Amino acid sequence: MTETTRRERSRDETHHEIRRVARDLLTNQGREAVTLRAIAREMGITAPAIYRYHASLEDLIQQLCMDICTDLAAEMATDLQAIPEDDTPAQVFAVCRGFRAWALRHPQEFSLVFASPPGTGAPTHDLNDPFGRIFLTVAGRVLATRQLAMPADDKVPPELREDLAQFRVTLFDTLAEAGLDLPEHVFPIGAAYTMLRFWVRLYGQVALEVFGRFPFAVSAPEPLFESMLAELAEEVGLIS
Amino acid sequence: MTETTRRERSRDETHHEIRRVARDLLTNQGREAVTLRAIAREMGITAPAIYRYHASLEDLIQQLCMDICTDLAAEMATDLQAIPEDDTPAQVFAVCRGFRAWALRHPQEFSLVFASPPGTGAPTHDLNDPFGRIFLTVAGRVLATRQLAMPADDKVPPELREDLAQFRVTLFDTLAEAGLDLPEHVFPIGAAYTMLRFWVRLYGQVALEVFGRFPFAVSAPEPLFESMLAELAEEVGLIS
DNA sequence: GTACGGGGGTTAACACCGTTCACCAAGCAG
DNA sequence: CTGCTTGGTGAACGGTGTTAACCCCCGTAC
Repeated sequence: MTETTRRERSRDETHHEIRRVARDLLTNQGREAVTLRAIAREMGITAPAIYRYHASLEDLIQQLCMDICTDLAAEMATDLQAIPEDDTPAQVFAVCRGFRAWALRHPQEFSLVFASPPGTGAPTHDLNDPFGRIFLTVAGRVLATRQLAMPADDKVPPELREDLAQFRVTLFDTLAEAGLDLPEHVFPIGAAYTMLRFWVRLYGQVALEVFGRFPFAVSAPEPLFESMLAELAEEVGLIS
Repeated sequence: MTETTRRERSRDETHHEIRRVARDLLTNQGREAVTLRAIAREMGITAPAIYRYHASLEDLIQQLCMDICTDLAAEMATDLQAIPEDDTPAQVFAVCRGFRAWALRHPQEFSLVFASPPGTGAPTHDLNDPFGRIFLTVAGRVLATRQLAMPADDKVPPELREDLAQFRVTLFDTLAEAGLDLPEHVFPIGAAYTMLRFWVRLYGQVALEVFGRFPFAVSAPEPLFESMLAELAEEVGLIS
């Protein structure tokens, strides 16, 4: 049913190539090098032609962010496939290590997608982006299969409960789409709070490493990360 | 002794104004608006004149980063003065809250100084920058006055010990300059490791809030921060 | 088969940008 | 006063995003 006239196919291909070239420029020469004219030059066309595909450079950058998220998610999904379905702790480790490895390999992309001030390029995180879904899916599997350490619901600051409850709904929806039906009791808001703390530490560790903002020169960043990860896993009860 | 000819005074003033104007542009219109021509326009001069003061735009941006660090440090130092010298836990809280409040008030500056990919503007952190010194000084005061929770030295991953030992030296030097002589025994490398973890969580929390990258919409970010801070304080033994 | 409309491309142009160069005027040293 | 340094100017080069006018060819309708 894919009604692809020659024209449509050509258009899709060009559209795709624009983003591919933009991506190359970003990874190899940094954010500043992502330029309509540079992209056009690389493609053998002229800059105004790109306006047939994107309303502006900023629009193109946003599309780029989504592509990046998609690729990151795909990469992590591949990593996950190598891991037994029922070994949920290993899946968590894989996702965390995969995220770090990706961020270190693609600092420009990481910076653009995960560390850009609001209003600059990257759109606000939906958690509907593919990357967020990977995280949520793995989290859901863990909750479904293991007893995690989490604070009692009444220990969670009351001002946060509403947001956390909403987060819970989002996660249930995401998991339902992924075909995973979770019994409600395994996911109290204390669990949502724990996931939040987990993300804060993972993100902080990765971002500081990518940006070189540790309080001293770290000559062995990988052991540091592994140490943090092990500690984190123990804290949330992943290692029994 | 200040041999200030008319010329020198004028030069200093211009130099200062350039950075002030650049700073205004950064805070009010974002990184992209910091432009030699825009600065010159605002000052009523022409763009090439700025080259008498800075070798390039990038050079100017780096100076800007240092100014930002200095101002941030000054702000936090002011906050600290309102707190009793011997109430070190309160000093830690003040610094953390001050850092968050500053970051939220100045997202562009935060992004530039604390979340820029290496090679882009911001110089690598020395911990000799004024901001780092504030943090270290407060940490030193805490170590001098309280018994912190920290892992035993032999629990610290061996690959990290050398870096942490180096960090320890840096901290001793910084404190000595600040007139604080610390007995060595209060600062094992386990303490350095704890400080590192502390910074990871504080940074992660603040950066995620500034960049809006929490996994869900947080309608009450302040309680979330306070909750994290309280937890952190308890973990490191600040709250006995 | 042919007319036509629209989509993908072009060129030219405008307003910015960083940076360099030649030049100039004023301040200071001798 | 002379001359050198210093801080400024204007013009220019190559780069940028973006718009406007134009053009041609593909796909469709008749």
